[in-house]
Formats: sequence, structure tokens, C-alpha cells
Amino acid sequence: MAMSKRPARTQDVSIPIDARARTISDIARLAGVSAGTVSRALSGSSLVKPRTSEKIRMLATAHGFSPNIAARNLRTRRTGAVGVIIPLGHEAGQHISDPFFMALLGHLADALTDRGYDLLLSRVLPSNKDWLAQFVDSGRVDGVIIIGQSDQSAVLDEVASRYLPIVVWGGHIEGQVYCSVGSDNKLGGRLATEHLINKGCRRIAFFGDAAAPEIAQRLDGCREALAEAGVDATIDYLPVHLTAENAHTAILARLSEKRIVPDGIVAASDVVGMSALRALSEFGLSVPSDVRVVGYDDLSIAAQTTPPLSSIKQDLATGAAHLVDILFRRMAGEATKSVVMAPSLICRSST
Amino acid sequence: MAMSKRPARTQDVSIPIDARARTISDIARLAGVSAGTVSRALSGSSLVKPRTSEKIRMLATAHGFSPNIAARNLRTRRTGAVGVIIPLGHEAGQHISDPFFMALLGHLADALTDRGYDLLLSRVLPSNKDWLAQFVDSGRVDGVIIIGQSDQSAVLDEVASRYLPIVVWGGHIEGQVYCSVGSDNKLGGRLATEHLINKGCRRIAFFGDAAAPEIAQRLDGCREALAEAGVDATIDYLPVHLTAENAHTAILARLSEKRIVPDGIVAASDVVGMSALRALSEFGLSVPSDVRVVGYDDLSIAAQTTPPLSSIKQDLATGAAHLVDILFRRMAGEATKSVVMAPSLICRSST
DNA sequence: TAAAGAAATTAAATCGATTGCAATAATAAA
DNA sequence: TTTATTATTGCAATCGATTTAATTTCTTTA
Repeated sequence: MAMSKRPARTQDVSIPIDARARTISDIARLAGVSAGTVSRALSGSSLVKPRTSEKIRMLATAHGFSPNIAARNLRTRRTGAVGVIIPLGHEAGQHISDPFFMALLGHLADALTDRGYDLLLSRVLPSNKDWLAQFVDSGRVDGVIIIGQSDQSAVLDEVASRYLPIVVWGGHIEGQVYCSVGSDNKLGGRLATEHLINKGCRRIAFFGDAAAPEIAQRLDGCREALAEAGVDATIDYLPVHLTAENAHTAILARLSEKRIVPDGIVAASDVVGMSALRALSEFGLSVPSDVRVVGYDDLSIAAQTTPPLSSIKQDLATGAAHLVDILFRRMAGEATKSVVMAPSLICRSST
Repeated sequence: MAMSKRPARTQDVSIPIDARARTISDIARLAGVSAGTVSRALSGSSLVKPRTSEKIRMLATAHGFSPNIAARNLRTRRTGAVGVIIPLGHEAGQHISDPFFMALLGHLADALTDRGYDLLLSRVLPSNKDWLAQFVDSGRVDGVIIIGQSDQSAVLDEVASRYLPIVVWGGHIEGQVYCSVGSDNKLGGRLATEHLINKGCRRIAFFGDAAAPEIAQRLDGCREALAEAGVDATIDYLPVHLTAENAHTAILARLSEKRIVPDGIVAASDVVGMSALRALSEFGLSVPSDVRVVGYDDLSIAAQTTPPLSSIKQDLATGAAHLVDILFRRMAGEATKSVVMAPSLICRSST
């Protein structure tokens, strides 16, 4: 019997006139052309006659049609998404909502959106060694941006040696395999310190955890500036974590325990700088008359503290643009070089 | 001639013994079974014989195979990703890096990761009316979380009426179609105001733009509290934008222009509160002796200002958990109710 | 007017995993 | 041993857009 035959492969050809167009063939039927033509018309191919193309586009917008991304991805063998990963290795307590991460993330979201790419956000606590390998092999993204080396530089090197489309925000380390974008942290540390020295500070303290390469480099710059100044300046290094709460507690403790209070503070981030301001205020010291404070990053909060915080500015907008630009070049198979941007001192009332 | 025939549909059956397995059929060939069996084995189906299943899995891991997500998505009609959208309607200048957005985003990232879902971040400047329709119809995500109604409540209503898996962080509005999660903003505004009144304030100012429903509700609560207190209290409403820079400028201007300075300020966010602290300090007024200030949100920065900022706390961790929970229930077809959480006052030195 | 060439369109294969149905193998019951 | 059941596996359709190769339509030019 005819009834027992396999269902026909072709779909019902009737046109439900009021149905919402879901697939490219719906539009094709409505326009009286083939699916291929619709595909070409919507992607702006010059192969299709202008009049036809226009008709198809009108129908598409009229029916609120938007193509199925999964199908496109399957056929074109790309995902249209970029992974942004925040490894939280050395800072167990540091949360993804850290203002610096978020500021950079915002710019990345903008830059990627402009290029028609989605941003796949992933927060990783690197417990095992192959968190990154697993991610890149899952094939969910066309490329990966890592924010911050944390203490995972070795892992980054290993994966980068076999997986090209990857870029890292962070300090430039001698001999690194992966491509990085960041500012010259040593110079930043130096700028901050020289500024304090010029203002007459002689007992400099550095607050920040040198376990992360960027921070270590800033501390280096700080030490270099002191050495070069040749003044009788000492440095007090306090490895505080980057969360506000931790920093505040640690700084208060240090102020109480030391008999000699610093007259200049280099903070490894604006959050730490802010905590320092608060701790100093609670300790009865006034800024900048008793102690001068320089932050790092120049996030928007730096201008809003009391008093407004001097800070070493990293241009995150430019940095994000570089990250995305380099990533796309690498996705295209190009070789790329790491970028080291020059930081600058923003002087406000805290110094 | 045989040469002129179409190329055969089936692929070359030879097995390159050392080739890396890229598709499920590669594994199938290696294991001597069909692709279907491999698919079932890898997804843990009980239909396949344990011995076969184990063999297939061993081969898969040995060859570092992971299935193509796009193909799976296409076939199963789900994506394994949730979209998080930040509409920036009324606040042209407001950047995605706004601390509140970011704090919530961090919690969402954690909650979604726990459920094995990806987070697709999207920032939208709602220029045309169908930004949301386009997004949900593109089929890139299984559900959508909107952070903040902005001034797009009508758009949300329209899409939510036909697209179920959507949840909104924001204030609860009478008669809204979409499902929302947020705190009781009117109560929050009331708590802040009553607190100021109890401290003796009589000239209350409210800083924040009531174009967003949440803010408008906070202002309402503020007005109600004043009315109920029955004291001779006035309110000064200044519609400042939520970015630190704008807020600071606007507040300074208002302080200079008015002859009567407020003795209590309700800020619509911690960022505005922070800007107020700075403006007051620059204006020569001290907090809390001259003016008392209450912020909103109780972000981590609130505790770090000088003096530390009293604030109305919204529990973002719980809020994020609710958002994700409700979203998944809606994705499963369940009906859900909006959630209104109770805010609480965190009292610090600014009041 | 016909042949040659360019332009526009269609048909059908393809991307890779999933799954309903059919087919076969293995086991139990008669 | 034969039949009825159940456990495994294979076949082929399917998801929806893209793209190559083939075909049809339209212009030119001889």
C-alpha cells in the first residue's frame, strides 16, 4: 500500500501564508527561489541579481527571519565565538567581579561584538594542569583570550605551542612562547616610584603580591627607581592579595606593627590603593600630607576616592583592541608579536 | 564513462592508522561499529553493550576525540549556552564595566558554569525595537538573562509573551508579562530614608535617574518614608546618570547652585554615593557630621570609601541563583513567578 | 539569426552528531 | 529444537545553512 511507504523526503510544499518564517527554505518558498539563492542574497553575494536580492531581504525582515547559527557553524566549520578565560590561580579569594577584569572584559565585549563574534565567558580555578587544553579542544570557540597569567605561565606556554589562536593579557616574560599584550609593568613601577621620590618620599612601601608576573615586574621597577635615585630610600614589600578586604586588613596590620610608617605607597592596583587610603585614614594619617599613595590601572574608581587617587594608567581600550586584533590575525594563521604598551602617570590629589 | 559519474557519496573507507580522530565516524571505523553506536556509547546510553561501550570510550580518549558541538546543537536543537544581555538604553554613557553589572555577572558565570552551561555575553545599545527578538531568534542560546530593564520594559514584555526562557533582573512592575528577579526597591529607598531621618536628617536629597524603573521605585520609597515620618522633611531629586564622572559633576553643580545644602543623601547606587562623598569633600563638607550619605547595592567598593559608605544591600549571590534557577525551570517549560527579595541596610561610618 | 559568452539560478552534496525504525544476535521459554 | 523475547547494532533520515557544479536565462557579437 502507498500508506506503508517511507515518508517522502521533501517537505510539504504548501505555504502557510501567516506562519513565521523559521528557516531559509521558508523564505525561499515565499520568494519563489531556491534556498541557495536566499543564502547568497542574505550574505550579500554579488552572484544574485539585485532585484531578486532586494525582494528576498524584504521578505526576510518582514518575517523577522534570522538564520540558524548552529547550522551555519556546522557548515562553515567555525563557531563565531571567542572564549575569554579568567584563570584565578594565585588569588583563591579573588572574584571574577574584580574591577580590573571587568573593565577589560567590557572593552573586549565591545570589540568582539563589532566583529560579529560572540564572547564566551569562562572562569577557571586551575586545579588540574589541563584546564586550558580541555577548553581549546572542546571546539566551542575559534580563539581564546586569557586575562592575566596568574601563576599559569607554564600551562599557557604548553598550549600555545600547539594551538595558535590564543592571546594573553599580562606582563611580557623573557622567553615566553605565547603572545601577550600588556603594559610595561617595570616602567609603571618605576614611574610611580620616581614620582613619589620627586615629591620627597624616602620610605617607600610596595603593596601587592609578586606571585603574579605583572606585579613582580612592577616591584622590580620600583626597586630600580630607588636604586637609580641613589637616595637613602628603603622599600617595604608587603604581599597583599588583590581583594579590597584582604588588602585593607593586611595594610592596617602592617601599619600597626611597624614602628616606621612609610611616607610613600606604591599600590599594585587601584583596589589596593583604595584600601590603603581607607586604612591610612582609619590610622589617623592624612593623604597626601603624611603619606602619598599611587595606585595602578587608573580605573574609573581611582578618580572617585577621597582624595582622588594618583595612578599608573594602562590604556585598557587600546589593550583590548590589540588583544582582539592579534587574536584575529592568529586565527587567520598569521604570526604575531607581543605588544608592550607604555603606561603613564595620572597625578591626582593623593600624591 | 565511469569517470564522469558523480563522486560516490560514501567516504573513503581506508583507515589512516595514525590520523587523529576528528569525527564520530573516525572512531566508529576504528572500533568497527557504526556511528550511531559510537554516539550512544559516548552519551552513556544503556542501549549499547557494556563491553562495546568501554572499547569505544577508550578509543575516544586515546585519540583525544571530542564531539563537534555545532553538529550536536543543530541536531538536538539546543545550544548549551545562556545569553546574558545588558541593555544600555537610558544610559548612553554607561559602560558595561559598571561595577554592579559586573558583580552580578560574576555570580551568573559561576552559577551557569556549575550547570554545565556556557555564558554568552552581549552588550546591546537598543537602537531599533527588535534587538531582543533578533537575539533570541538567532538560536545561539537556550535562554536569556537580561540585566536591568533600562527603559526597555515594553520590548521585554513583547518578546516574553512568545519566547518563554527569559528572565530579567530588575524591579517588579505592576502588570509586567516577563518574569523578574530583583529586590524590593521601594522598601530599599524607604530603609535608606528612614535611616537618615532617624539620624536627624531633614533635608533629604535623592541622586539617581528615575528613567529606569528600579530607580523610580527607590525614589518612591524615599518619598513614602518622608510622608509617613510626618516630619517637616523636603526632598530634592537630582536625576544624575549612573557613571561616576557624570554623577560627580552633576552633584558638585547642584551643591553650588542651591543655597540650602541637604543634610542627608540617598544615592541610587554605590557609584553615585562614592561620587557624592568626593563632591562633598571637595565642597568642604564633612561626612557624616555635615551630611549623611547612603549608597545602594552594597558592592565591595562601598566598604572601601573614606568614610566607608552605608548602603542598601541587595544579595546578588542569591539573586543570581534565583535568576539561573528560574531560567532553567522556564527552559523546561515550567511556569514561574517573579521574585522580590528584601534589601537590608548596612550601616557604616557615612551615616 | 545563430553562436558565444556572461549572468543568474537551481540542484544536490556537505558539515557531523543524533535518533526512530528496522534488522540481527543473543537468550529464555516452550 | 523451535519459537518468543530481549538485548545490541546498523541504516538512513534529519537538523538548516552553505557552496560546488550544473543548468537555465539573458546579452552580445559575429
